[in-house]
Amino acid sequence: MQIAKKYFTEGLIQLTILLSLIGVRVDLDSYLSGYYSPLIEINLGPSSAYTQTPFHNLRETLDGYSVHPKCPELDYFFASRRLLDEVRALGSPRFPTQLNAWLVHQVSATDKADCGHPSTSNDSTDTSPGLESSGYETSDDSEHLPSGQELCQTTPQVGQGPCNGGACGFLKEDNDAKVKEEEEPAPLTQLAHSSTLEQESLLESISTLSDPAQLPPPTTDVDQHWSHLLSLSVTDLEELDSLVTDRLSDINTDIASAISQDVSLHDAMVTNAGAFGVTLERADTRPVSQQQRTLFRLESTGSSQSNASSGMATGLAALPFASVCNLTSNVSSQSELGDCLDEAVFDQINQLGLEGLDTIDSQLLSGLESIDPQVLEDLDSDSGLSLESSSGGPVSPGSSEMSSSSSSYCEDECGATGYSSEVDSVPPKGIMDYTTTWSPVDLSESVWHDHSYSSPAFFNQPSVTLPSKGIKEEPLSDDDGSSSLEDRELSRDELRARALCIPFSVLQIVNMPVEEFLEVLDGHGFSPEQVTLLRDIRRRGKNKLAAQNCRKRKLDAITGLQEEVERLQAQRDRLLREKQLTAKTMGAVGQQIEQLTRDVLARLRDDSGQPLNPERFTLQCGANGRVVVQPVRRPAVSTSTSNKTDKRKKEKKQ
DNA sequence: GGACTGTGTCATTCT
DNA sequence: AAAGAATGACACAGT
Repeated sequence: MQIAKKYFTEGLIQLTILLSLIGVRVDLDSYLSGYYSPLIEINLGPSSAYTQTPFHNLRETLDGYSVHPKCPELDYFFASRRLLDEVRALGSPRFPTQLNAWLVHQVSATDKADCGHPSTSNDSTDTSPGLESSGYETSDDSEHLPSGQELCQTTPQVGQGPCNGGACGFLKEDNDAKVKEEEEPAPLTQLAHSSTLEQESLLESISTLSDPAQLPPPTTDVDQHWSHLLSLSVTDLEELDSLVTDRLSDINTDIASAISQDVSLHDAMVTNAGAFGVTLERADTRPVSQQQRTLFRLESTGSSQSNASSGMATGLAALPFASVCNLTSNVSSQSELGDCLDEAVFDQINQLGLEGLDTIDSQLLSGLESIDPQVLEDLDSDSGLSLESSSGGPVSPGSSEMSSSSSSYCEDECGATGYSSEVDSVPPKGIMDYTTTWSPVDLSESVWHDHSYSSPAFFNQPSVTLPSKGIKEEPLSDDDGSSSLEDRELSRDELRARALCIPFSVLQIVNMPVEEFLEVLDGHGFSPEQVTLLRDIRRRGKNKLAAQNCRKRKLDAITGLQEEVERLQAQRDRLLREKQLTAKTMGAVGQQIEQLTRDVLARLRDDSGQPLNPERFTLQCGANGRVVVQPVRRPAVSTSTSNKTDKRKKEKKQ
């Protein structure tokens, strides 16, 4: 259900973006709550490399999902809002005033019922002017346009000629528009979703209409031009009107249908649209459908892929590459999937690498059986906290086995001989050349790869002479070449542990369970100084892991933000292009309307038989697509209106 | 020699 | 209350 909600929300955002392009603002903040499920992405994301513990301390919740407050995936949630703000900041294209008037009118069902005129022909001459005029007088337009009502009674009908005085307005082909509405249930949706291709086609059709060369003589069939234009634009705009009002009121329930009509998204969406509902219902039981849905969402949004990139990586990792490619139908999606695949493949490679390390460890185990214990003692004396190559991660599965492995330590006074049963490091060179005997230990439980033993010369050095306790606070001396070389390779904590004859390695101290650690502190008769050192070693080791984890998480966050910036920039460019195209389209429509208005008015006659002055009259398209001749509003009226508006604004400011 | 980077450590906060 | 995770800040070493 959350996934479905997530999809709907993305569709809602798209709808809002498109509505914003036509100047309608929709506040989706309430719909964005519970948008993403970052917990899933956290678990699947790259941030889990150094994860030492489960995300049990994910503090904040977002609609039931636990979210770490500093989790980079949380930014996607805010990115959605930021995207909406950016779109709103783009503003709306400024259309001609007449078009704005068309946009705000709404066709109600009752209007359609009341105005269901028996007009069956596109030829306006076949209709009864008187019947139409009466309909105009009682329509909603009459309420909004009282002046038009008066004029309506005296203006002749188009095509009737001057002799038909008393005809009101002219008839628009209601049936034609209705047929188009029935046959094309969502032309407006196509316009509203402002697909580039669709807008281009629309623009081409409009350009064809507006082209004077291709325009038929106005005397022949002006009505057909109007019908063509109105069927093209008025129907669409009326549906847009209804979309703006109805869909916003019922957007929770109708958003699914609105999205399903989004034929401008991608072809792949069409192929998947039929199964969309099915996949939503079976999301929990059909992983393949879930993957398809994820892919579907990726393609439908076209820009939100990074939101689900983490999930995509894991989800698609299980898919054969060919099948993944078959599911994609455009280049952009393939590129996006390629990124996801890269990430998934990279994760698999990492796993293979870790498995390979396991293999190496097993090989090393057999090879180390002949190594001198003294050498191994030196080996384990490193901090050994390098985590990157640990086969089991920072929290090794064998951490609970530390006690058993540590049982072989010698509680001699110096404690240096064989107190460690673990191999802290995999020396990069030379270690396999050792042929000296070495007592077998349980290496499989605690194999630690420490890269600090990088110098082969170290293995040629005699065993370290443990310094006195005072070394804990003494700086490392470079006077003694051999010891200083080794000291540089050893961690300070390891040296301190040796100095205090602590029979545990740093790794053991750090990784053993806290209960076991407390038992060690209590059961071995350590001095207070040793206890303090043990606690410090454990604390520093834990903190070291935490620091590495934190740094990696920070890098992941930076990477995610960079990708988000690139994605948003690309989306911004795309939206700006669509905005420009929409403005261009609407401008062409406005010019065409002006031209047709002039043609119509030139053929209308007033009571005295004189042609109407286009400067004094204009055509207004009311509800149901009816066109009314209306006198041009005086500038003084508009000025007064603007003054009133300004006064209201001033009052509000005060 | 200075800038940059990676790492360890400490202090602090929070769970 | 203790352990530990998370993180900023600092120091240090290496490049």
